[in-house]
Amino acid sequence: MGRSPCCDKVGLKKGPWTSEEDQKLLAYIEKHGHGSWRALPAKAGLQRCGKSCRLRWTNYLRPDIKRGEFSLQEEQTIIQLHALLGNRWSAIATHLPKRTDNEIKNYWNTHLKKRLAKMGIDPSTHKAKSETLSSADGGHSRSAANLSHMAQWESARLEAEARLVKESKVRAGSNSAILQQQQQQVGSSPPSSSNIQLPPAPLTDKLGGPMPPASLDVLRAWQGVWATKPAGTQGDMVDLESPTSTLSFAENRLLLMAAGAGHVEGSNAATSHQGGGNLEPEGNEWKCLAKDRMECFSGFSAELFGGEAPWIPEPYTSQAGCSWAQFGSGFTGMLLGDAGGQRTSETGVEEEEEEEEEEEEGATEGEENKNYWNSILNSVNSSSSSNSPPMFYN
DNA sequence: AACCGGATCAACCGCCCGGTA
DNA sequence: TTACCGGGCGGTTGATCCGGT
Repeated sequence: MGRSPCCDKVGLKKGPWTSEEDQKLLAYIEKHGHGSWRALPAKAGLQRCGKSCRLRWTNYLRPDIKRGEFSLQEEQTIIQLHALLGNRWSAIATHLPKRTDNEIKNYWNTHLKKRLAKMGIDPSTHKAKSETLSSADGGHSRSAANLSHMAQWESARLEAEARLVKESKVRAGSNSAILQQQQQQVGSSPPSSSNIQLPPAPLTDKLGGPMPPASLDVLRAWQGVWATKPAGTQGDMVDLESPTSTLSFAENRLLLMAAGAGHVEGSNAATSHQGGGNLEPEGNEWKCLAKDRMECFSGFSAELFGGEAPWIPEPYTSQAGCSWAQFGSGFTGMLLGDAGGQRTSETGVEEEEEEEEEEEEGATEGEENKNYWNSILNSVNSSSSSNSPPMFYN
């Protein structure tokens, strides 16, 4: 039977939008909301396909769009989420407020992908390229596998952290009456005072606080995988050498953390939105998380590029207290480290030698990368130690 | 100044999915 | 249950920009 085209293409304009068209579209949506995109062009007096109008609105005209340079935190977030989610740009975009999936996709393809490739990381798998080239190389492939695994673990950890921030902010803003109003607005029609139908799941609410992403709950999905699948049948993510117990630790940690603060009702800390009463000031969870993280993080940056490999996962399940934080921080450094940081060896000596060789070959590029990624680490460092969330929000 | 090639990004295309009659 | 519709998503294209020669 086939699909009918979304609109009659004959006589419709294509290509770049003119400012006049933009104004028409804006004026119409401000006055009437977009309603049916298919019907919109005729009503708005545009010789455009409805789909084209929707894209123009969501990617360019929408008022809650931030344009311009991506911050370091945004870059880091994209890389880490991509490690977990792959090319699910819309899902990634839900964690980068005011950025569109299209913009993130473009930025990945034009900047980050190349940068990772340059660093010796396969951008699609987030594995070191050496593993792809020679899987028989025991040490390297093992380390590359660790990289991949840690990418996933780190991403999951970040998801949990992000959820906590959102929880914290929502609770801080609740003032139950406002919250109630807010909750009523979510999932229902826009307020009558405005006819504008905003696109689904904008990440900021009327209070300016982050809203839970509507289209993705990675943590829940992540936990669901673990909850529903028996051990040993969970595919790649589970077939890990190390962190099976780390997840439990992380989960328990989050739950305990939130429960200890009296914040969580039920078993899923990440999805509890209803707790109203005894609310701590925003960001206390972050102090808790960041504290441990920072304790383990201190001195890490110095080691990161110095040939030590604090991210080797072996001790994570055995070290008490800060193992998860160290694991996460270590991976962050590894993932964001330069090509030299990516190279792995059992001894570390070999790595130093290789590093010296590289210094002879092209030290400047390596130094630039080190500086660049060090700055990222520093920004993570500083943001983690403050009340503000360590990433995702600017 | 002209040309060229790479980089960038807005926009398009086709597929997929959820809702609904 | 099924066919259709509307909208969303990810991949790709092509126009434009920009730096190098």
